[in-house]
Amino acid sequence: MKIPELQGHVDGMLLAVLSDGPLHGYGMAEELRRRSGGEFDLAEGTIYPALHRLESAGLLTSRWEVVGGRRRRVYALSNSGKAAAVDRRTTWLAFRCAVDAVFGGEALEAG
Amino acid sequence: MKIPELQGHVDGMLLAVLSDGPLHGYGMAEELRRRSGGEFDLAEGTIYPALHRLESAGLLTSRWEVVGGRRRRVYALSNSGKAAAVDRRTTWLAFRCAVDAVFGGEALEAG
DNA sequence: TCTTCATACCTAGACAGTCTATACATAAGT
DNA sequence: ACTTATGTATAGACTGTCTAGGTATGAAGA
Repeated sequence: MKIPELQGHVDGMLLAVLSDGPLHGYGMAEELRRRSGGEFDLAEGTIYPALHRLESAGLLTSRWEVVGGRRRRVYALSNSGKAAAVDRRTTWLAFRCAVDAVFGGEALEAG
Repeated sequence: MKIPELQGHVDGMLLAVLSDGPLHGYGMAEELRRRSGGEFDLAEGTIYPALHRLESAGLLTSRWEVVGGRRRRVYALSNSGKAAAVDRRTTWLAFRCAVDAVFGGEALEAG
């Protein structure tokens, strides 16, 4: 999939991944790739700025970790991040519903 | 709904609307608003450039029409536009499926 | 008559977020 | 030594939506 249509959905998906527990950026990229069946293979230039944005917005907190001699920045949801994660899922559902309605009814169960 | 997440989906939705027959830009905006239950209220600065893009790409053809003293530009799908409309729907389905998978399984039937 | 609203199109520039390309660094395998 | 995988980061390009402004007609109401 070519990915400009990701616009506006990346943040929500990152929050969704972090809802299952703290993780570092590289790990989130892997998890996104895994969950989406390879569909979403985020560029580094996408994921790191997104995480910084989210942290600036107070939705994430981070701490440095060293594992096997390599350092990682591990992110976790703040309280407002948890709320945002729920909110983003709701937004996605509404968006999905609206787009489905535009594309028309019948053939959509095939998704 | 705030609409940056529309990015990349507008073209497909316009093609979807035109799959039901020729229509002019203003009418498409109305139809999009109607089908989406008011969710998608496209700015004119969004819809007209999008239509021009689509026509430049050879997916649409247009002709001027005068109705009640007002002129309209009526768009219709070209042959490649029809193919693109099908393709875009398929792309949307794949995208939807992938995002759903990222957001996690259970609660998604609620959409 | 004048104003306002709905219809109808258009565009320049702002803006936001993704992508490309590059850089740095460690560990493990060949 | 070299490559691959892990891991983070940023500048600048790019794309597409949004803001805000413009043009124009017709109908309704003050």
